[in-house]
Amino acid sequence: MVTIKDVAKKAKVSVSTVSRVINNKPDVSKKTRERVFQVIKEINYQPNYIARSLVNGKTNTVGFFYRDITLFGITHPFAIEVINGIYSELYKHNLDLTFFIKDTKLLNSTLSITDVCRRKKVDGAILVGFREYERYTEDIGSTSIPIVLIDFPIEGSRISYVTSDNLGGSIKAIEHLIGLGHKKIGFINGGLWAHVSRERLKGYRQALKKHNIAFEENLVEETDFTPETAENAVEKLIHNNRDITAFFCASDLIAAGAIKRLKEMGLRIPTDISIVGFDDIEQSKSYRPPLTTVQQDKRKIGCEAVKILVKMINDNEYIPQRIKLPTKLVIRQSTTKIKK
Amino acid sequence: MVTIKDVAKKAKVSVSTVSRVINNKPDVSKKTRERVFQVIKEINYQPNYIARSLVNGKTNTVGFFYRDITLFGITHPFAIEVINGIYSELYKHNLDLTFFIKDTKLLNSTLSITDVCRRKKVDGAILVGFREYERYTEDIGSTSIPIVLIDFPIEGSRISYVTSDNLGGSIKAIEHLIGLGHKKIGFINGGLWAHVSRERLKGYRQALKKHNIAFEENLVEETDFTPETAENAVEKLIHNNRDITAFFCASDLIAAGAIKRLKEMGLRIPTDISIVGFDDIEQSKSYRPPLTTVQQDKRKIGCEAVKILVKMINDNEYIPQRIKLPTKLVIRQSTTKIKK
DNA sequence: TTGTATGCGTTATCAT
DNA sequence: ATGATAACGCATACAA
Repeated sequence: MVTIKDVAKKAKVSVSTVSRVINNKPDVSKKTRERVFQVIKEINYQPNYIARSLVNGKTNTVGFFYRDITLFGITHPFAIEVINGIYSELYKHNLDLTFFIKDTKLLNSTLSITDVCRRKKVDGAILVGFREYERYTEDIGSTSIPIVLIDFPIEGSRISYVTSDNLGGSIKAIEHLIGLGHKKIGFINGGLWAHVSRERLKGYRQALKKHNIAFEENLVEETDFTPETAENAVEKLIHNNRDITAFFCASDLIAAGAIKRLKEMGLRIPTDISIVGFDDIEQSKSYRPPLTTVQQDKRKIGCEAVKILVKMINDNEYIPQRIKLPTKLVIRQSTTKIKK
Repeated sequence: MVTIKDVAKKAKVSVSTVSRVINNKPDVSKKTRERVFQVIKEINYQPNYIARSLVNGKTNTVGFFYRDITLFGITHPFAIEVINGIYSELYKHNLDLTFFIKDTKLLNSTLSITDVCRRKKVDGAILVGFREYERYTEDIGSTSIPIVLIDFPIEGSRISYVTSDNLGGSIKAIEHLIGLGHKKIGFINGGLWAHVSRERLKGYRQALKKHNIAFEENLVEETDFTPETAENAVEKLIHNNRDITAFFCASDLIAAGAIKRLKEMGLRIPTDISIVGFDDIEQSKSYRPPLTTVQQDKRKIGCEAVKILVKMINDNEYIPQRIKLPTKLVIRQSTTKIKK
């Protein structure tokens, strides 16, 4: 390995001078600077970032922790978009991204996320897909390494939190449906372990209440966010409530499952049943029919997370943020006025 | 920061003893071992991997380099699947993954990929989306850090190469079409800068030749793999060759663009025009009509890349591999017998 | 402007 | 079985 010593020797200067040159310090004569650069090029020296990190305590690396429920890796369009947002922003700050995927196989690991952060010495971390109460995150509140949580809230002096306005988004969805004359609105939610699910449920209830529609327990089903579980949920809801005219689905993937099963049951969308999704993933445009859905700015979630994280990294006193990004109802063809 | 010294002090042993304990070395008495572990737990010590890496020269990290053409990040389904394959395998070997995305904005950077690898001291690297001849990769042949290339071949004593059998896949696609009676088969290729495109073109030509169909220059168009450019390509081909009855598309995304435009032009698929894609991305099942396509095992590409990389990392003498994974024709509803 | 010396946290070598 | 010490490659405080 070619080190700074080799450069120093060949350029006939001290190691510290070389260090000054590669770090663009001012106090070095033009002549030696050029000579050093010349040697660097000649022997193709590349500074060892590991050694550098050990000295200055920074790795210029951000850890990305993903809670993989599916065991298939990062497949959910939401997560992929968020990651791309994260990356595009990280890029501007010249930070690297290291992936740490936690899944159930790892449950025997005794390491919490903060443990991993401390070991690997990442400058900060972004978490996606975790829950408030689980071993990975149980000690997270006291982290000294800055962390940004996406879509689930934990308090801490070094923890920020970015999410969408899930409550408001749900209200928009339900009011859209109510505006079209729907009163019996089924709700196919994600798992209640997810904070977003609880928020969306809250929105569903609030909207109904505002319009004087009674909340009915048996109009709501939980899923694990996959199309597969959604299929069963929608069938169950239909069976128990023959007069349902619309469904609000807590994600587009859930909507995909619901649509599939409804079609199999001979129901037409939106003629017989209106459907609203959540997320506005790329594919939902191409659903048959194209999906009316609540749009989240997934990329922006990633960008904002990084922006905040960078501020936290650079300023120990930076006050943690709790950010709710606005959502927007995108009306396509899966919803229509109720049949008389 | 709590270091090994703190543990040593509190446990009243030397630093070396602590080191032995945390590395599970045998030569330490059960008693002290337990005492040390006790202290470690008490003060929540986590070993500093950076320091460790500096000593033993290994980071347990693999670099992932992605050539982003779109500037939208990693959005291509092919790449996403490959990454998930990479990850699932890396996981077994307890290696971390660090992302380095190169795009055109970075073209002013003077750093090649091997430079970055040497700086960051990754144990190995996997490259996706690059070309044989560009500055990022121009010095790659002489890398001492093991590298696995996906989908483009460069020789080197520390370079392996994983790809699909693109040539064979194309032949299967074309022969399927020929078997259905098609003779005028348009080919919407990706960019010829990509090795896979050249292979697929080769397959197209070979298959035609084998069946005594003359190759026609103006039946072939290049795209940049996006649906958008594919739309124009397909229109141009149709305009110049009214008698085309089928298209072979070098990717499913290209097929998506082609289908879209053909429909807009009033052509029915497969009644008027048959379409074969390449890749078999998840969505192609849901195309209208579901796409007949050449399936690549994208996840396996990622897995194999890692397996080989790990071997290269652990054995300096390991002979680089050139692997071609088999492809498979998946027949769905976008192809049919030619109209009389 | 340049060089010397020290330390970052760890592992490994050599003693004891 | 345990401890002292050097070394990894670099940045930096201090000296010159």
